[in-house]
Amino acid sequence: MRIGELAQRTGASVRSLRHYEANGLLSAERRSNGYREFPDCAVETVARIRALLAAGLPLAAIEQVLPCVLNQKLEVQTCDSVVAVLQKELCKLDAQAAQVHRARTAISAMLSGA
DNA sequence: GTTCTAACA
DNA sequence: TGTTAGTA
Repeated sequence: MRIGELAQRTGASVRSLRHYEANGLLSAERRSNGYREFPDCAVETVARIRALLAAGLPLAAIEQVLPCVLNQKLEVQTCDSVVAVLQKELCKLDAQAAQVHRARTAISAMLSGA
């Protein structure tokens, strides 16, 4: 199917679909006129991508875990590569949390002293 | 009319 | 991301 139909069937914008394809999250063939031709399974793939985006994962991480994400419920097939990516994301989040904690501690101290 | 790329608000 | 320009 062409990109317009995929957009209708998934609720994602044409712009987003091109973006996903450009980042390797979606594969599409090219017709002689340059139009992308998506396989039927792309509908399910987009659903998985959107579920992962909703979960807060960046596109770069999604690209890596997508092959092992089984469905829209984000149930994953246990793959070493996926575990590694998820652990890395968890590590990043922990680092961000620590930063947030330091900032709020400093700000709280300033407010209590004022 | 639909899609493509590239670029800008 | 949305949108717009200029094409094919």
